[in-house]
Amino acid sequence: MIPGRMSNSQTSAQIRPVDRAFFARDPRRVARELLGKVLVRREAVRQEAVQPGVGQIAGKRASNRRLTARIVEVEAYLGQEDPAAHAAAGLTARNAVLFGPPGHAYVYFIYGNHYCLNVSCEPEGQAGSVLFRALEPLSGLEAMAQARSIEIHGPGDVRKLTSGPGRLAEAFDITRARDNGCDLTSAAGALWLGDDGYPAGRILVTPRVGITKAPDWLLRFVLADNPFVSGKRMSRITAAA
DNA sequence: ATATCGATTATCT
DNA sequence: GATAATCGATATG
Repeated sequence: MIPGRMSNSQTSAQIRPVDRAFFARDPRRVARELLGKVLVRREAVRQEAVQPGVGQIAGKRASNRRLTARIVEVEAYLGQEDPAAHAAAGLTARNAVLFGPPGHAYVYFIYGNHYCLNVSCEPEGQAGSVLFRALEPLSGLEAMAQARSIEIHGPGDVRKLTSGPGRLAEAFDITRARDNGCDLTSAAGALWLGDDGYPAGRILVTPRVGITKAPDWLLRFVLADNPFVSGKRMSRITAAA
């Protein structure tokens, strides 16, 4: 069971894929305009093994197969002229997707523990990208919780699903083997980016998180006042008694 | 409430 | 051999 969450987003019925031209631009522009858009996992990979007790009805494993979440925090990486970018040293086997056509998933593994998701930007040959740092879950929260191996006991716990680049990748079952190089502009794909008409509202710009090179460049973009932005919260969400 | 630290591996020097 | 676009657990005020 997942209790009601503090949300300022509505789930719209219609989500249309973002087209490739959107990504064929400067990553700073793409990052800004991706705020408020939606990340979609077409079908949750894991399936609930519901074992109903005697006389009980099987659980709701068939519903909520599609995962959706609103993009609330991103960072821009500028390609070879950005010391903090994976593309800084040029083309390698690991970062090849960054140099390919725009709108494709670049997934990398970090700290021996976590995957992180980017989308390639700029025309082919230029290696700009946008890193996804936090999402606001909209649908499929049960499957996300299962993928994250956590239980949701209150609104504050919902934040732990997708608030952070490693967390959101785990919630969406994103791995390098499965998703690196995938086209994110097609709703027929396993993972894609969509627009449901949500107005982004006020945007804050800050330095990027967790890097040692070019630490003061202002390339992190967040939705102001959105509780799902990563990092520590000054005031906790007051759960209803 | 903030601070520190260990986990664990692909990638690069 | 060192480091990394992180997270969660533990310790402490």
